[in-house]
Amino acid sequence: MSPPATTPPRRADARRNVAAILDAAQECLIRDPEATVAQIAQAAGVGRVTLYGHFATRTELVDAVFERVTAQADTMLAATDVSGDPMAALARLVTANWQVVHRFRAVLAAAERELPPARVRGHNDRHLRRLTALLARGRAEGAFRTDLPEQWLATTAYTLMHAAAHECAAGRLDPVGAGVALTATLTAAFAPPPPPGAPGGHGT
Amino acid sequence: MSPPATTPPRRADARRNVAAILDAAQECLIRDPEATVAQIAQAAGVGRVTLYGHFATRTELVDAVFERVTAQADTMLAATDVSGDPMAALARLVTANWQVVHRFRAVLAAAERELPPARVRGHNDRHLRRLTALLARGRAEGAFRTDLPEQWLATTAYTLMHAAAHECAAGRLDPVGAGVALTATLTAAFAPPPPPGAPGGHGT
DNA sequence: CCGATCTCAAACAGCCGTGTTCGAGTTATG
DNA sequence: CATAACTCGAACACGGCTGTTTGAGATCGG
Repeated sequence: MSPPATTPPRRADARRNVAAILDAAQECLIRDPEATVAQIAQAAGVGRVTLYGHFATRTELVDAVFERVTAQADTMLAATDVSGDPMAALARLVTANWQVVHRFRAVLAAAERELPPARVRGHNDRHLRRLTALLARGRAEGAFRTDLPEQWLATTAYTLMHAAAHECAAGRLDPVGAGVALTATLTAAFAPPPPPGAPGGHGT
Repeated sequence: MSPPATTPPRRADARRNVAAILDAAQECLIRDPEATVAQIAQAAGVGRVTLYGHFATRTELVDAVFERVTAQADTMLAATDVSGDPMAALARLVTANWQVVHRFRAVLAAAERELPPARVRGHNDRHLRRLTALLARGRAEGAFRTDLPEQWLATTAYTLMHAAAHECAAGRLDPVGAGVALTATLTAAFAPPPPPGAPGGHGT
């Protein structure tokens, strides 16, 4: 039989190595979703064979990292309060969610690339649902616009989070400014459009 | 020596094949940015060797397709009128630009993946500049918000165009609805935020 | 301190993609 | 129609990645 991949290793150093591998894999996949098993092993300070001793397959490793990351993400999001004024709740949720995207974007990209779609959906939908729930409530209360599909609003939010993360990674935006820009943009984009007879300049 | 890759082929059928290859490559790369040379050759109804006779390298082929696509994109965008009321001009530019993204997103992804970054920047910046120019003018005229970096507004616009294209490709949005949603969202997101003492319900 | 557990380098097999060579066959074109 | 231009399938070399085997050695843990 192969060494225990599902059963936790018996010896302390083995368990330590598994942890090191997961750490290294997460870090490597964040830098490059196509990172090689060899690269990950080296980053973990471990032989390639040892890695295969703990994770039979590259896919299995990615899956483990994905599991780990979603757990961390859940922790970061669980604390967010989505009650009260929808617009304020949106700002809170977006701020928290953006941090998650900022950190784990690349890992999710790797997961989406080589894990069965259903696997990713399951974990992802949970986060999405928190947003759509807030969206639905806010629309019912008249705090958010209802002239566009809910689906599109959710897409807008997530897309802009990814964009902010990307800009941040490229050094064109600092994390603080990104948070500000995100909430300002989404607040404006989600507010109900003023009726035709609004005050102010109207053009011709 | 190698067959004429830079010099156009002398014979009619050869020129026809080059065209077929470019067509097939464009189509294949749109479906999958990692499409194989073999797949492209087959789609073009041509032997792999023949393809290599006209394009010494996969990179060279991608470059040619990229060249072609940017030319088409330029044509589609050149006609857009960006004068007049900034908000209306934005709507026009976004609608036109979105069509481009909708069609060629995947090819650009392929190009970004395996062409020297400078190559892509050059052609891309031209389109970007049209938007930023409009942005600058609109901000100066008070039609667009100035409380966020211009860079961020541009990113927002392009990101949402890509998102709309993606939603469209996934069948969750029809092209018409996408255009509407895009302009509605960007119009709201780019408008100057109302000063603190605005009318309407304010909560608590 | 001894044995079970774990590590590891080297080397191998298999797959897949790129790019090249060869030799024979086809087709345009003057 | 004859020749230069072009096409094509098969086969090869090359490199990279995955996953496996082997056998010797290090290390934990009772």
